[in-house]
Amino acid sequence: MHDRGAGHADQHRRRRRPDLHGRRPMTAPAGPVRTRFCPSPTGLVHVGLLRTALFNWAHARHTGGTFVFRIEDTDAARDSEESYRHLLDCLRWLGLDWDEGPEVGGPHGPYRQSERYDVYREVAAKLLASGHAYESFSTNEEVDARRRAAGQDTKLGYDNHDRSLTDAQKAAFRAEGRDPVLRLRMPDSDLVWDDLVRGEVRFAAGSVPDFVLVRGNGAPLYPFVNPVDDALMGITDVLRGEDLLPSTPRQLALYAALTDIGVAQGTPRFGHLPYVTGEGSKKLSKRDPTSNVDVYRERGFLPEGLVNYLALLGWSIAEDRDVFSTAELVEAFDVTRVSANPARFDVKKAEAINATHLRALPVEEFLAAVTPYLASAGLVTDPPTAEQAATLEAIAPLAQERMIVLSDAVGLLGFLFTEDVEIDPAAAEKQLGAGAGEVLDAATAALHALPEWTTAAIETALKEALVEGLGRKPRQAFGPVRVAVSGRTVSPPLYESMELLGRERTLARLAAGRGIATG
RNA sequence: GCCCCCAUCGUCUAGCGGUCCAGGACGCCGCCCUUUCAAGGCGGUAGCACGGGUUCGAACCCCGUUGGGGGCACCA
Repeated sequence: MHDRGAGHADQHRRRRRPDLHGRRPMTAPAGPVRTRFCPSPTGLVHVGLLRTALFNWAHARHTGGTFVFRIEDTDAARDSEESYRHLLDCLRWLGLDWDEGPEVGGPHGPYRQSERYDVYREVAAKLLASGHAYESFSTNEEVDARRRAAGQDTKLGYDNHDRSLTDAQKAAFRAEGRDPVLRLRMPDSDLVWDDLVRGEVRFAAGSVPDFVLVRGNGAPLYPFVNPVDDALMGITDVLRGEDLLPSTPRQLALYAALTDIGVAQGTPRFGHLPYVTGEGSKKLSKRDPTSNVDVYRERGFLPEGLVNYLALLGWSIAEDRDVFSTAELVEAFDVTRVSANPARFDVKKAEAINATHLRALPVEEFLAAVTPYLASAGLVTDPPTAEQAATLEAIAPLAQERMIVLSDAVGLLGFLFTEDVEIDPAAAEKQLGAGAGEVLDAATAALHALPEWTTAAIETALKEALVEGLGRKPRQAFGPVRVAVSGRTVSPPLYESMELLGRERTLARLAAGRGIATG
């Protein structure tokens, strides 16, 4: 269905610029697209992280490729099993299924880095043996001292001082009890790539020092294990956050070395996705309440609604359209059309998009989705009684178009499932002031002896009594009644609500409202 | 300090040299509909950061400035 093959040639039409000088050291792997999402299981799941997952997933699905999920749990101090579980749960909730990864398996496992140390050790040994990497004994203090002695800023970092140590020098350091780190020898050419979202990016030769692959204690580091795993897992397209852009030249160099020793088949394409920011233009931090996906999930965002909004952060489906299904996203997604500028997460717009999806839901699906919210608020039993189910079924279509998120149902429909409403003070202030008593009295009188308790009969009786009888505008006539009955200024349509509520409870509430009314 | 990225309404974006006195969406405002609110319909508000080039022609290409962001670890 999404049989576009891996046709990237056309995707580059707008980003590729002529590159006459720098040579392009990378050859993208041939064959179908393989993308990956590789978070560390630390702390909460952040909407920006999910946007990255979404784009990788959408790119794989659009091209008929493979989406790999890998867990980067090499930091035992910060990683947690709980966070790991949560990550899987979030992806599943959003419908981002993975073809290879945890709990699914695949030919390139294991998919948790904590289970792959032997692999890294072996690759590191090959890199050392082939001369692409070397042992380095300098301490940070020694590097800084040399920089200062040369009149340079210590921020420049390691100075490639240990590149050609003799065996005797190494032995001497070892004799001092030093454990060497393993560093990659950086090439002396410019490091250039054609970024899928930004076009050509270039780092000048010599601007990136030889970096550490493996610590003195033997622990492999992220800049090493990440490309190694990508290479071993056959990843062709790396879509990741803009924050990783400055580490790309190092990865390019690593890939060249890995390709040379037969570990990699080439260098993947890179696409650096713009930041998702919060208020102001600060980077969305995990502490920012708008960043936590759980908040949206608990409020009752629909997975499709959130996916739709997340996709809008840096991408657009068409000039005059921004509501679409996940299937439509997959059909249309094109990484090279992702915008390079940072996008602010706008809760209001996210809500508007979600509300549109909510309204578009078939009533049965809406009912199924909303019931758990009412149950956990204690308004209905789980499962609902026959009577509750009947009420729900009647009110669902009327409630649906008045809600933004599923949890809105608790406030909107609560009055139907309790004996006494709690009247919202602001609503009382607005509608139960001067003149409300007269309205409530007239409504009570009209409804008290109504022969038939139906929506139509209630409507006729109330209009007669309030609009014609009291000569009030509908606006003034029904406001107090609505607040007395539902407790709020916003509710499902009034007559239907009253019918569902029943005569007894309706009259009781009019009386209670009368007690509060000041005039 | 050095390196890199980014720059269209308040916000997210469309724009790929002429079809743009810049289109859509959210928000906001107004009107209509109406049984309050919402939804829906209609209308309005508001933007190419600045300066130089290139070109017959620039939101779009180039350079610079300014502004914003990020990175410079034996974290990920």
